Amino acid sequence: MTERWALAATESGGAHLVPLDGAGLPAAPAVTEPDLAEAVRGRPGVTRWVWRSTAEIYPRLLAAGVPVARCYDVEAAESLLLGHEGRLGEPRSAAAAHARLTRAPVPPDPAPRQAVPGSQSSLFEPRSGTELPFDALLQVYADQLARHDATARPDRMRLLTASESAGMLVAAEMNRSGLPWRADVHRDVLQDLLGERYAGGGEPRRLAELADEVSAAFGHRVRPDLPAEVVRAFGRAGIKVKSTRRWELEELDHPAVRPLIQYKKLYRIWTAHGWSWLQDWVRDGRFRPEYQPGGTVSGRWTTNGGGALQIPKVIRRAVVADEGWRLVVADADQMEPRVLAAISRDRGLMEVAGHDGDLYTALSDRAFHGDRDHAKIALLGAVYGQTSGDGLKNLAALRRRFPLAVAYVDDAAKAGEEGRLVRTWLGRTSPPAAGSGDDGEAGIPQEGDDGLTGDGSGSSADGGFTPGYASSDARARGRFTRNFVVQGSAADWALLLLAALRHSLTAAGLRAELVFFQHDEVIVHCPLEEAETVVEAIRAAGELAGRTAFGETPVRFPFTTAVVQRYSDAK
DNA sequence: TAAATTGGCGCC
DNA sequence: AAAGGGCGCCAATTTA
Repeated sequence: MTERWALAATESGGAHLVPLDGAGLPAAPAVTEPDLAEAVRGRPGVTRWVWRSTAEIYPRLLAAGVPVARCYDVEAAESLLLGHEGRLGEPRSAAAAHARLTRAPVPPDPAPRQAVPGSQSSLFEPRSGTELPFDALLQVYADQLARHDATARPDRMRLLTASESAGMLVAAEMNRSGLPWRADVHRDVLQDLLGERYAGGGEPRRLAELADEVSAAFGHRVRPDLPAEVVRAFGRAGIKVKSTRRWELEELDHPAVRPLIQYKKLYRIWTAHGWSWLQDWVRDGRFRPEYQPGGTVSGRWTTNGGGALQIPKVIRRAVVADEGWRLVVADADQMEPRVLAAISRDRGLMEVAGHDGDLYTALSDRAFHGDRDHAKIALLGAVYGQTSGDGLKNLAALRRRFPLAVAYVDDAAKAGEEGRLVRTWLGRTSPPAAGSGDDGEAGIPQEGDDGLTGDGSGSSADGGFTPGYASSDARARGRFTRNFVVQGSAADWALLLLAALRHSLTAAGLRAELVFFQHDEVIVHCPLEEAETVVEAIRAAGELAGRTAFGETPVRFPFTTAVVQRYSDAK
């Protein structure tokens, strides 16, 4: 028994509400009540709240202590549906959707709000130009249900929207809880790595010393953070370098190389996660990044400010559980090859991914004479579209043993080169190629296993699609779509994982909180005595996510899990 | 002068 | 072993 209600905030802090029937139409007259949070609190029987934007309404409910179990985020749905329809460039606000529905002029999306370091207040203020009347929201919702039905895989598309909406709830809750962060430990790490800060600002001591070492090695003043200057300096020393990327510098035999590389490493820490970052982003023992589910086209999350998804390993020492609490750090093992096995239904790869043990070892036992490194390089090369090197050499072996898996990504690459769209398993769709103003019907991609495995022994199983015809842009696009179907389907799975984990933590009545999510990794902050329960909940959520996303599959989705006081102790 | 791009590197 | 995919962030440089 599901009970679905639509909800919108009024300008005065109240709520418009209405129950909805199976077709998404009002099942009773709408009502207006004076207090948003009380309106929700007073209706515990509602199983899914339909609203315009989780990011704008849910923080207010959380602040009032009223979490909800499920929602339907109309603007998230609009974005996914537009993508599926090959219209990703069009405005995706609910107001724009309503304008399209009523053939009114379509308003452009408001500019994305800049992150405001340390400020939560911005989360409570609706952006101007995004409001729309309650009845307009209801029309958009009913239309969206019909558009889900019109997709090639309505069941998957509905699941995608539901899980994206769940991700929005998780993001709002994590924005609120924050990641436990010890500023004093962070400062100690910075002091150890970078030395003292000088009073007048500028580089800390260790960076200044390294810059001097670099200059001494060249025999004249060289600023290590200016690539052009470094390239010139090597030129004067008789060494030609095309760039100052680390892997290129490491090949060189010159006394400046060691301090240069060290400088770059520390400079990065200083500018991206140094004292000013700490000042901006850590308050009251918590780091509060602003997560943006679906921030990338493939469905991976991004954060708006704070660089939460790029916390350098050395800085993770500052992530420390509260007294008497622990961090449960869980990392999905070899997620992308497992996902490729599940979506391609390649028998050999499913067999390899059907165990909890190291996948690359199993892969190498089967096809690479026990050479794990070669097996890993070959597989990642296939997923990323490697164009040269050992990965390419070993691709032939991979293709022989796992033809459907390689055909799956090859077909996706071919689609991209030809300017067609591709979709993840649940239906998130790649953006149209730049400059292809009108994709029309030609842009409709292959669908799921029907299209991909059905002709898997065709164009691509004989060694790949025809190179030489595709421009370099087209090839780049092929690499993108090749990776998109795997990375994006992995993101599909990760969303379902989050949703399942969130529900089980709530259902078990734990004090545990999800506090971090990074593509294939979650951190749960919980009282010590809940840790083992949480570990099991994560394991179960991973398996449930696999079955929910991909149906019955032999593929397993195990985690490496650690119960630690500090994040840095997890690996 | 501000916005956009580039180079580099952190994470996955 | 080679330099493939996705991001965000910073500073410098180029463009409008």
